[in-house]
Amino acid sequence: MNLLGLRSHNTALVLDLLRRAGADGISRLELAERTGLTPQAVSKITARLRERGLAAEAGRRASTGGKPRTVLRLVPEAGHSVGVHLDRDEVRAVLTDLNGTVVGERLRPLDLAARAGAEEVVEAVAAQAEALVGQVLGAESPRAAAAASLVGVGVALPGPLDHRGGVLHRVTGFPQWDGFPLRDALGRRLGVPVAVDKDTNAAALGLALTAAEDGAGSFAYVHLGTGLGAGLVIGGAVHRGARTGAGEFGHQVIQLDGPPCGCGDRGCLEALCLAAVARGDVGEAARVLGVGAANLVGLLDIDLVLLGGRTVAAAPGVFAAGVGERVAARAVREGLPRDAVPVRAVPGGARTVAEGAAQLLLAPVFGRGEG
Amino acid sequence: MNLLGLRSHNTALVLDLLRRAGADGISRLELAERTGLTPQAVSKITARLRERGLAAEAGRRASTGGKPRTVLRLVPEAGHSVGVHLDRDEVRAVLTDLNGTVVGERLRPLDLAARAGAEEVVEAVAAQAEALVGQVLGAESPRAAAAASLVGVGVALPGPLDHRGGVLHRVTGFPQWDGFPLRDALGRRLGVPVAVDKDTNAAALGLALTAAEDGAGSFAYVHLGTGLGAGLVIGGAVHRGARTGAGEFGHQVIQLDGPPCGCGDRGCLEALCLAAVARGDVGEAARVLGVGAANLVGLLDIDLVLLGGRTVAAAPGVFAAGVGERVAARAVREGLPRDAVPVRAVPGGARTVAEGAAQLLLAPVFGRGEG
DNA sequence: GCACTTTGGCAACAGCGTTGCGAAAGTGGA
DNA sequence: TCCACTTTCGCAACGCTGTTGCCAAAGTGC
Repeated sequence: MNLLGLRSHNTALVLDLLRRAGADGISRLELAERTGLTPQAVSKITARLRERGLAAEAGRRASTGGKPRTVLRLVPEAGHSVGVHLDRDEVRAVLTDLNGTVVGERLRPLDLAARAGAEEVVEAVAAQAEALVGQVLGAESPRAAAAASLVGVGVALPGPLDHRGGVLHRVTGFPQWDGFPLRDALGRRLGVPVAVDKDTNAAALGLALTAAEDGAGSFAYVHLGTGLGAGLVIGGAVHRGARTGAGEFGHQVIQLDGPPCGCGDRGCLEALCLAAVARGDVGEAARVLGVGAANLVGLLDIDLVLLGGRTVAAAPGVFAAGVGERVAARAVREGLPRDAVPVRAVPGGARTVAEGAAQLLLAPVFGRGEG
Repeated sequence: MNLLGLRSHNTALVLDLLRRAGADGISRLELAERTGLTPQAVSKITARLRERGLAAEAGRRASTGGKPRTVLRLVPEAGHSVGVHLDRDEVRAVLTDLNGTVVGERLRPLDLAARAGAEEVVEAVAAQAEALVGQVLGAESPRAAAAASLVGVGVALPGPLDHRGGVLHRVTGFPQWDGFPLRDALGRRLGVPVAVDKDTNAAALGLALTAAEDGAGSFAYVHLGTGLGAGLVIGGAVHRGARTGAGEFGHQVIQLDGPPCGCGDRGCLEALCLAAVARGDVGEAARVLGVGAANLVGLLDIDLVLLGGRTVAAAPGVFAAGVGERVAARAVREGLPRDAVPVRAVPGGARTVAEGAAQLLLAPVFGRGEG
């Protein structure tokens, strides 16, 4: 780490506090206390941010006996990011500002299974992003928009894939994509930075920066839709593991020598859970999911469990209660209060993953993730 | 982060590379390449380290056409650390140098269950540490030794406890310790920095800095003795979770509605595994353990699984093979080579935890952990 | 109106890593 | 044996970081 690194580290620290303060804003002195820097250093940093248009003064606090504190606020329109959710039957693209607030959206059906070439998908995603940028930002190309305020494009899709290299592996159902360098191909086509990640990781990242804000540095996002997966956030950053394979929650074995699963193993959580759903026994599905969630909570000692996905959205109360019961029981056995690890269904909905994908590019700006 | 923080960060980076180079040493230019700093910055940093006695020049490399590179080496004797393993029936204390090499050891039986007061245990540990320091370093008290080279004292014991605050909770079998501030009490008594952690975490930390050195940034240490637990190392640092509860591996449920466990739940890994051991069916114990390990590998996408503890030490081959089989099968299902995640039994033995406890104080010096 | 408190910018400063340059210490060919 | 060349590595000057000392600005309360 050199001086440039130190500078961008501290700048990101300040930006993150500004972002979390939201519309309320935050004063310079409070920034100094929270970052551990001196007020003078904060003044210098915020002066640079104001010059770049990323921050602005926004009113004053009430005086406490002296000069009142000036409130600083993040200028959300100073930066934008595109998030693309590549789902099995549709492509959803959103444009967000620096706060992660969606300011534009496009949805088009796309039967990925019917399409052979990865290049065609690249083209479809690129066209989607270009249209969105043109429509909302009024720029003709992402390249032109980048000069203004576009930070980049994030793409989320079902795994497995390599986040670091931006290369797809044997994406379930699309063996022809194995080894395709999506990040570089799309980056060349659009001329802006591109990041690629698993759908569950993107969703977890999005939630880490919004829903799970308060106090929860570590949580798990459990996604139950046509499949079962999880995104893990540890210490504010997404944990992806050595091969972006972390969060393989669906094939956790919770019944020794249980019923066979499509993966080749037996007693997998996904198989048990989906079978219960198919039977219409949502309560049992929630109970089974709760066992897996309790295992996860115990292993990682996380603060919060968030549930999402189409199947959960169909009966959020049942799942939150069923899973919550198992997690609470575990907490009690450990000598903790019942509500030590809350379990909640995510209200969001179909847009959760796309919003998180946009955050793939925004997170590094605020010092979250590998940026 | 301020300039002082930057300085100690880079110093720790250099120290860590020196430590990992071991007796071979490492040249200034190589340090510059590995840290990303300029050669000149490395020269300044190493000059300070040499002045403090932490590093020394040790010979030269062969010339490649110009002035040969000067090899630098960590001076292990420049610092020492005491590691204490508070086991159910004995207290083991070791004194290590900066490399983590054991240079002194003391073992005394101590029936913790028979002793009522936590203060008595503090006194026993303190006496043990003082004797060890006097014996090896020739100092009359840790306070005097600290002035010379003693970094501090690390204590490892079965959980649950709070690592951050150094406070014990309901340590299994010793309810009278609940809420006892071991770190502060021992710190006052000895006059040197003290760290407290779970035995499995300490062992994992020790292995992270020695055995698992090469390439493995993330691994799990699974400990099977009278109980079953795990220590998780993620990105080179021990993952403890919000309440130092991470690594609760023994009560992962892997058999839905299985046999009851002492914890109050059913189908826990520990219950199944210990029952198999009690029956003499080591193969089955290894298979069951393998299911849990494979779950863990899938969830966190780690690089390596290490097995330890008395029960494993009794049949290391059987356990390594049995667990390895399940982990390899999972790797193959994921499309990875069979040996993508190696499983090994730790050769160490009874001293593993005590050595790791000593590293609790050394790790921050090398930028590992919260230091 | 005045004393006091608190905020926050200007200027000088110490200390970080970086750059420019030269001495030291080798190799290899004449 | 000498000399050109390569490579290492420290000294000095430098740019930039966050810090400190100081003071103007902007409030409150008597």
